[in-house]
Parts: sequence; structure tokens; C-alpha cells
Amino acid sequence: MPIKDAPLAASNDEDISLGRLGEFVGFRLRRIQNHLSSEFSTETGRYGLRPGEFSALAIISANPGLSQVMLSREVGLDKSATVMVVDDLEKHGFAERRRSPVDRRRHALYTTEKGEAVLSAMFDKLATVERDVLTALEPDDLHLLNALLDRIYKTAFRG
Amino acid sequence: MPIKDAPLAASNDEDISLGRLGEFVGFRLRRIQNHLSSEFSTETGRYGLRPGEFSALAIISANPGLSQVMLSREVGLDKSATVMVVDDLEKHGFAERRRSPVDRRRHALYTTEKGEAVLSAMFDKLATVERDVLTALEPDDLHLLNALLDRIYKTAFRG
DNA sequence: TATTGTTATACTCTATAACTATA
DNA sequence: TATAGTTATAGAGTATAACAATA
Repeated sequence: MPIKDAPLAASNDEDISLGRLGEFVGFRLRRIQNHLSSEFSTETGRYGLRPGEFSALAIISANPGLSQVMLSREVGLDKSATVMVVDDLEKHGFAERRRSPVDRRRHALYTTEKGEAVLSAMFDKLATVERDVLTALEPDDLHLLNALLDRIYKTAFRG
Repeated sequence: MPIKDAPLAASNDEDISLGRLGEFVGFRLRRIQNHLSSEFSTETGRYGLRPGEFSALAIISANPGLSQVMLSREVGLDKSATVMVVDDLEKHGFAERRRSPVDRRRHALYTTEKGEAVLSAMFDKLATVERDVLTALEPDDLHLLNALLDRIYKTAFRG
């Protein structure tokens, strides 16, 4: 009776157990988000952007004229990191800084036409990527999932 | 009629809009997971571990004797990065390498008693952290959320 | 004094490539 | 030849601290 190749408790992939780790929502979130973000990264990379820069561009687009500190808070970066993000967006011609007329310390941020076009194309592409990942869920389930996630976010981090 | 301080479209926090970004599940996942992982990081740090090392220790505990490449795949790291993770776990006395008796290239990984004790304490603490974050959800909702996330993971990344 | 944006810098995390020892 | 583990190294990504301009 030959013992194939698996004399140890966990020698092949199927055997891997999560133990108590499987009890954590945080673990499940990270697992899915890791995969999603690596696919996102591939797509945004086609336009020369990193995922964080895409998010920043999207926030600027949705909030024309916002300042860099506001952008920083929204994307969860330090303001110094945001400087480089905006530098890069300007270098690509996707966004621009204008001096705020009311507070000359501030830069008011705006997207360019080119930035809007690229953003639109990326949104479409990313929606496709996400749809492929979420095939397991019917539209109703998807709404439910979003509602649950929003409730967590609002209660725990905004409430 | 004084115009307080907000002459621009998005000058104070409440005004910030997500635009199409709000359509993406990936965005919601990342937002929550960012917060959770920074709180996790604080807690695991009390024991001298980074979140990735905690996960690795948990996986070793649940799969005694597994090899470093198996661990790598499970935690989503390159095998070279795993070397350093295991080095650190050994340094803390939380885990140990033993030569695999069946394949002398392999290291069979095991937790120590000390490692198990610390792991248990961390699990308890992290469960508390997570419970605080998830107060918005009733137990039923929580189960639902986990089920949805598992379905996504299995279908998209394992199926 | 406090805030906005900036620079310089350092640190963490992770991947790549080249190596060794085994298989 | 291929795989497990290791080392050295380099590249992201991000934070901290100090600074200039402005409020």
C-alpha cells in the first residue's frame, strides 16, 4: 500500500486549513480584495496609472476644485504622498492644479478632457473586471453585499 | 449674506462625492479593509508581529508540518518573502523549522507552545476588534456577509 | 499660530534573479 | 531537470519631519 507523497498533515493544497483565521471577516475581505486589486492594477497600468492614482483621478473628477488635503483624506494617504500622485496625474495630462482664488495656499484640482476620457474608459474596463469576479452573485445579492459593506463603513468609521 | 468658507464645489468634508467609484465593490472592500488592517496591525504589533506574520503563524498552527512553499501560496507571498516571515517567527520563539523526514529539501513548520499561547491571545483580541467594527451587523447579517464573500472567493478564484 | 503644499528621507513590504541542496 | 529554501537586491508605496507661503 504505497503512501503517495503526503506523509505530513498538510502536504497538498486541498488539505490546507484556515483554522480560526476562517472566523474573521477581515481575512475574507483581504483575500478577495487582494485578487481584485491585482487585476485592477493590471488594467490601470495600461494607462500608465497605479490603482491609487486612478482612485485619486476619480475623486477629483467627482469633486472638481477640491484641495490636496481633502483628496488625501478621501483616498487615505498622507498629504506628502498626494503631492506625488498629483504630480503624476499632471505629467500624464489627466489632471491639473489651479491656484484657489479664495485661499492662495490651496491648489484646486481639476481633471482635463483627456483625463475624463481615460477615466471613462478605465471605469468601463474595471466594471467588466469586477463583473467577472462577481459572477457568483445575482444582482439582488450584489445589492445586499453593498448595503452590508456600507453599513459597516458608516457605523464603524463615520458614525 | 456671508459665504462662509466654501466657495468651491467640494470644500468641506461632507461634500466629498465618490462618483462612479461608489459603484465598485472593490472600493468598498478596500475602504473597510484598510481600517480593519490598521487596527489589526496595532494589536499584532503588541506581540512583535506584523499582520502577515500573524496570518502565517495561524496557518502553521492549523496545518502543522506544512512546507514553506505551501505557506507561501496560502498567505499570497513569494517564497523568498516567506523565508523572512518564518525567520522572524523563529526569532520570537513562536514557530520552528524541522527537516522533513520524507523530502530533505523541505522544512516542516510547527508552532511552539509559546506560539500557540500568543496566537490564542491574539485571536481573542482580534475577535474583539472585529466585533467592534461590525457592531452594525446583527449575527444573521454577519453570516450572510460571510456567505456572500465565500461565494465570491470560491467561484472567482477557486472554481 | 495653524494650515497647504512641498521636499527629502527612511522604512516597510514584496518581487526578481541567482544560487545550493536535494529530488 | 525540477523543486525547496535561501540570499541579495531593487522597486513600490507610504509615512515622518522640516520648511515656505499663506491664512
